[in-house]
Amino acid sequence: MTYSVQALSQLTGVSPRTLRYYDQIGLLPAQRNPTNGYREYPETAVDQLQMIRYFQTFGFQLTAIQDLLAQPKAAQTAALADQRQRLAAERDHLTTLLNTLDRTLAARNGGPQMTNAEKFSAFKQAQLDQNDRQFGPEVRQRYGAESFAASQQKFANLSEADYQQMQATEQALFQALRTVTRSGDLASEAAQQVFTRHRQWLCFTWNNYTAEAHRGLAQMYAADSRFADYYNDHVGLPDAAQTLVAVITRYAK
Amino acid sequence: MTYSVQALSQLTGVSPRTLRYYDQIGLLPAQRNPTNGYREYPETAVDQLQMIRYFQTFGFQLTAIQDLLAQPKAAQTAALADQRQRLAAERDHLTTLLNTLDRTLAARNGGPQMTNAEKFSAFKQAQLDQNDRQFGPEVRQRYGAESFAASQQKFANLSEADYQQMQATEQALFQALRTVTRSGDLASEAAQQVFTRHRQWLCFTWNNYTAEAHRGLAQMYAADSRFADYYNDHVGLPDAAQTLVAVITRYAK
DNA sequence: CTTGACCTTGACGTAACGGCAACCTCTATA
DNA sequence: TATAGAGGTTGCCGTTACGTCAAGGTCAAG
Repeated sequence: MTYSVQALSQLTGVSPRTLRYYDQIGLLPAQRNPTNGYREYPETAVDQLQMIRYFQTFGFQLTAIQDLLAQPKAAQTAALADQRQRLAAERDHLTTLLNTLDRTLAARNGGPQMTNAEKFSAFKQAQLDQNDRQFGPEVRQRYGAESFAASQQKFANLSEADYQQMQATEQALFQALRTVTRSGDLASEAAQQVFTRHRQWLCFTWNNYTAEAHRGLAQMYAADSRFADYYNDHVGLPDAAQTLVAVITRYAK
Repeated sequence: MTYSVQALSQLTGVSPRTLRYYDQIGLLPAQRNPTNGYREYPETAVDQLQMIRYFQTFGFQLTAIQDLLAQPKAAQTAALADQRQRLAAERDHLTTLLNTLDRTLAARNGGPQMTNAEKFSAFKQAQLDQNDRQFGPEVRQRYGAESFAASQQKFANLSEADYQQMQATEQALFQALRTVTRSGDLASEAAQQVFTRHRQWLCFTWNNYTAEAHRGLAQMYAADSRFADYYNDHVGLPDAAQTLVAVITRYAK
């Protein structure tokens, strides 16, 4: 007994178009009826289809499945274990995405009455979220890929309490920076405060702080106007960012 | 000041090809230098690109992003909340996938010395994994989509202990079925045992058992030779499946 | 003989670009 | 001033795993 395309389709739930496609790419070749050229599938095709769809549920590509089916079971098991890693990584990625999304939504749902805090939080959120694409390549090149990944990871794992503390630290930074920007005294105690708070703030997401990296970050601050806008806005003074860069450059040694 | 394609590319890490594509589809249109036709981006393009990539990290399609950018913030927030649902569903799907993969791997790594148990477990696993594609449409049609989804869900959430119990129940079923198949006595106590064990086994994954559904399943057993092979193999008698169908048909009322 | 169901191949469309080719423009240098 | 090299342009093909026609051949039934 052989199955026609439609018969096999109805038996397995796989569309005729898909069966023709699998035939075409050699994944599930069909025999041909010599008189009319119709495709004919032996009963074994049902099980082969099962295997194909089975591997497909785990996210294998069809070319990979084609190879897998020809391999011994040990190799198949190894490939499954391999795929497990990828799926787990994907899930972890989704989890961190959900975390940042939740924070973003929380900030947005703070509502329009707390526009300042909202802007603040959402912007910082956006900065950090886009940190990778924005400065990822540069930071990776300068300080190594692992440290950057670790930083992102550390941020993703911040608890709500940590996050609140991080915000409080930044507020203290703004306060001190306001004083220094007004006075212009880089040797003052307030200037030391600025440096200390900024380092403290960084260490919420950096896990191996170095003065060199801190100076490098200041360079990046100086080079990108959006950082300047951010600090000038939140401190409320037009030279705040410039002052911050000067302070970091002076104390990070 | 305007940016050339490459300047914007280096500033944002987005490839020139991608920028041209975004221009082409109208997502991030560029102005043109009238003398040479070169693309020119105003500084605001940087922030627009940031927003685009920001939404992209959350899995929005470019067409959706194009719509979103034109909408007020409340609508954007709603869309983000909506996307959260989808991402969460995707993660949950990955989690159940990982669970089944782990079980499959555990069975496969049981090694070749326990070939029988391995075959047993892996096959049942495969049956259940492919349950959806194989009988999903039919079962959904007969018993409703929700009950089928719930069944799949229930299986995915089985603990390791439940799973062991489920296996033990099936072994007991095989034992009783062996007796009944040999004697052929559908009125015997062993036959009652077969029915009870099979119902019990089903209830590991069904959460609203009905006799009608049970009889329907028996019909499906009778119609598909792979079920017959499965039971005949594991009971070790050529008429085991047939006997099982007869028992179910008799007692499920 | 016709009708309708089934089969065939072939071609186009999908999302978001990557990569290449052919050709044009600008700038710096020998 | 000729030229090399960097950077710009458009356009086309390829990617995945099929869905969706379209044009035409085959088969069983009335």
